[in-house]
Amino acid sequence: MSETRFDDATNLFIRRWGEMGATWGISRTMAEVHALLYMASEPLCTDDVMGRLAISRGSASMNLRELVNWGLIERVHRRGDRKEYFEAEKNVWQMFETISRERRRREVLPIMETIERCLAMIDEQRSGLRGREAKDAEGFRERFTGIYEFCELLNTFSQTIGKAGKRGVKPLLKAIAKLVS
Amino acid sequence: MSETRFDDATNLFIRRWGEMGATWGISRTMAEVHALLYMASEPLCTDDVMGRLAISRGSASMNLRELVNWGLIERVHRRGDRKEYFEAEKNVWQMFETISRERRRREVLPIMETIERCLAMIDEQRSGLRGREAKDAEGFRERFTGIYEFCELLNTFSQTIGKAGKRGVKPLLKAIAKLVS
DNA sequence: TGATTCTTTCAAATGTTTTTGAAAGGCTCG
DNA sequence: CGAGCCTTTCAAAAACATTTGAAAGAATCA
Repeated sequence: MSETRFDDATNLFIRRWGEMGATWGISRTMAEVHALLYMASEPLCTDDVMGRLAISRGSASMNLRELVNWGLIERVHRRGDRKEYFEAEKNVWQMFETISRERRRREVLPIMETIERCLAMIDEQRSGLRGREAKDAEGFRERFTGIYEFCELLNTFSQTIGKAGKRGVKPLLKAIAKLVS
Repeated sequence: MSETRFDDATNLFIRRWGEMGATWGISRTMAEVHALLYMASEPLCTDDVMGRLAISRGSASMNLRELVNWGLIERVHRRGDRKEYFEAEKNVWQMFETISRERRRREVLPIMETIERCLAMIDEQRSGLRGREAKDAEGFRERFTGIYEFCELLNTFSQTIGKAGKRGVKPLLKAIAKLVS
């Protein structure tokens, strides 16, 4: 099956990346397609993907499209060739920026919007309360704002780390270590 | 069904947290149980959870156990009561620390271990190569180490942010902003 | 235009995960 | 110890997600 140690290594990585994807809410196949393209030294076409991962044309097509939607791979056209090829983003920091921007849009912002509504509901009732009930209201507010503030931190992180890139990481780690110590 | 705006808000949040969990590789029900306990102002027993979320005894039991395994909730005993109660960690920063430690152990470390093996495979073959093949080998190394370094960053982050806690967040954000600008 | 090549779609099939509920297993108290 | 209460387990069922492949749809070429 595999001819070189390069292929062995790539296959091993593809399998592991697929398993991980599954625990991160990404289908195993989609993660495998991504790993394959990330490791490929040149763009691959649908048939390459089908052959290498032993999946159907439909599955290859859908997973490739989804990866394009996420912005993790791009379509590439070659002169004198009707086929479409696909190429993965190879810069891990850029990749992280892309993923976290998408997740922010799809997952973090909806949570924040929900919490804003929850806080409004609580405040609606809060003014009339005294004693124990007022205390409860305060507890609710605290727990909601706890999540909210955490979401804000995630936002700031993802916006900045991607931009900082690999160059900025080491000084960043130093800064963090300093704050923690 | 719900009697107060507090309940309305909590239900809204539970639903949303459940949906999010699903996209993060956590079953919707488990995320809902977690949200319920996070918002509850006092520990709840299995029957409370079953009733509030309309799930079976078996499902409640398994999801509660899994949350205990993750370290996100704890068993609580009350004098003069045979029932077991459950209480969620309410400190969001502590929660983050717990989740990221677990995910590091279960997901990041295995990936790093795999990549170490992949790099070893490449090096095994690399010394005998010249020209184009040597260049390819270098490309493989770069792509593997790109992921590896990113994993290292994740490790450092999760280890430190949880410890820094809410107090450390604002200065941390400032430090990041400075590096990026 | 018509033939050819490649891509997308989608309903049915398959595979996977989650839930259920009844039975078995443990504690605790009197 | 035995009865009562509570928790856990697990096989079967249901719900959910993914894959397939054939057919329809585009794009390109001569």
